[in-house]
Amino acid sequence: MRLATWNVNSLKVRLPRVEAWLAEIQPDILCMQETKLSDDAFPALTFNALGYETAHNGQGQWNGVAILSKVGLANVVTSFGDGEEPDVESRFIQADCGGINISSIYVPNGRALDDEHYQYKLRWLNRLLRHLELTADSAGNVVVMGDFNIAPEDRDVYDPAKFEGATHTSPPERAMLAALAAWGLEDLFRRFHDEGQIYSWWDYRAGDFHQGRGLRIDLVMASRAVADRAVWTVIDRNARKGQSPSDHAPVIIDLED
DNA sequence: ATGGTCGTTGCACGA
Repeated sequence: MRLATWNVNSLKVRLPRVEAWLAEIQPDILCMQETKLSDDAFPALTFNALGYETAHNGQGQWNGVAILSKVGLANVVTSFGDGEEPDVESRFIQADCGGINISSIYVPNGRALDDEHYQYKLRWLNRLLRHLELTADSAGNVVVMGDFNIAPEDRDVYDPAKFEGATHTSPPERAMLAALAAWGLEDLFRRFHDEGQIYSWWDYRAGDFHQGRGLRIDLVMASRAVADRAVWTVIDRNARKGQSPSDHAPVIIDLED
């Protein structure tokens, strides 16, 4: 089974590239982030024609997350099960696909450490963890994948000094990743790659992609039962090249059946 | 050393 996650940065603009990529890579499950579409505008029929069932949580203009699946899609959840007020932004969708509890997430950016949005980011991550504690079984098949907007370690950052005092690398954010790991989720990329300077996002500006200035912030976090089935992973940086790319590259994981 | 680009929308802001 092939799983993938991709922050497409506007599915309206990116749909031709997403279609071509699906035809080439043939994932069984694709999680997307930043569709920037309302649910009405989500091109479900296009994906149905390619053999995918779909679920989308969108608000239009900003955010928006989706799951495509060729291996079944049931029990869709779009809000945290903590009994609190629903998130006002569309950043979370979860469904059961092919025997795996799949979540597609778009973690708030945070903007700056002294910005209110950074507190929202930390609260959001706490709510995600609480949701998993309340509704999922870490001994079962669980995958949380998407744009975490956190680089797990300094080797995931092109210039760690540049990010001192900034978001994406701060200790409280990394502590939330550690808390997710303590619950039972593993950063699957690191099971296969020890090297640094492998990134999943590059700023559009200043030729950052071609200069190798990026961050690894798109993660596939998997429970042990899923992780032990993983046989291969790659960040598909080819998808960041060429005409009208997203600023993120997809992450692909292959599981043995 | 600095700033640089996209996508939304509407003449600014988020990433």
